[in-house]
Amino acid sequence: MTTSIPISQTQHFNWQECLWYLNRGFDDCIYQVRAGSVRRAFELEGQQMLVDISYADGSLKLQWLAGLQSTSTINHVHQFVADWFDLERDLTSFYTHLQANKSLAYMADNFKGLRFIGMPDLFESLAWGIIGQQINLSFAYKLKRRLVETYGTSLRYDNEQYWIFPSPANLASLEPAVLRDLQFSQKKAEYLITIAKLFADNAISKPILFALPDFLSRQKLLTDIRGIGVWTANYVLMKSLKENSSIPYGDVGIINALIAHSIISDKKDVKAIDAFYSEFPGWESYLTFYLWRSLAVKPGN
DNA sequence: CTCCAGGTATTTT
DNA sequence: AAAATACATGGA
Repeated sequence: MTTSIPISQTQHFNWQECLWYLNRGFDDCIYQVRAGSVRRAFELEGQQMLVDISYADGSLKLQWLAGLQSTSTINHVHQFVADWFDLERDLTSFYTHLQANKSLAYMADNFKGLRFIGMPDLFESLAWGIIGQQINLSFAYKLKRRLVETYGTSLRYDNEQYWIFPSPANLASLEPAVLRDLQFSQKKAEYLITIAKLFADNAISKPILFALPDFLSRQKLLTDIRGIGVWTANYVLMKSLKENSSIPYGDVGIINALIAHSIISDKKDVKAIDAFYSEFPGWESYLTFYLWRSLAVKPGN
């Protein structure tokens, strides 16, 4: 079976750019990029399913390779994919802002049509934020894969294995020692298990965060949790809750990108960073994402 | 061997 | 309030 998700503003949508970002040189175990499509497994209503996502004629095409579909699971996956690839956005204003900055104008051409790649699953997003703190990304992706392949579930299709991120309940009962064995630091092991318990107890969820009145109250709920500082909170708010103006302060990738573009010269110059971001009101998250994109080297770029 | 990684909590000035 | 330090370990 195939279902279809129409894309608004197709003049600012480039599927190959999105796929390239997904496959930019890191090994994310939670999806599989192929020629022209990406495959991802889901577990919904106790049922595993596998979906192949490709692009044609102004729409994303979802081919349901495994698992029975119901109206509710189709709706859930459609919403997930729309969030994942930020399909509702109109980027016209963002590109106008980029073009106004001499150092960044090239991005409006080179990265044209690249949508903000989100992380719709809040638990996965928080776990990934914790894992990624203060270690290089290659190692972070290895830790994620070990976690997923040890405590997640998977399905097999066409001789390939597709992994599903472990549920909070599966991690909530763990002892830190077993994550230490996967080479998590003691602190990260404790943070992750604590957060899994919060999810399992429904003390945190997307609806709970969305019910709060503003960005700062959502940020505070997150940073009150041990192991979540401003960087992780803002990262999650932009990757999972689609906050438009969230800046992961302290992010070494942002700092390196700004230095590489000669926008700042001192990594501690927070004022210069804020002044720079103030040129992009409402687009701070997108700008951050494009700065990260600029750090990845594309052959021929 | 040294320094740095998509930081955070804790301790010390 | 601001600055220094421990945490942990792979990669360059």
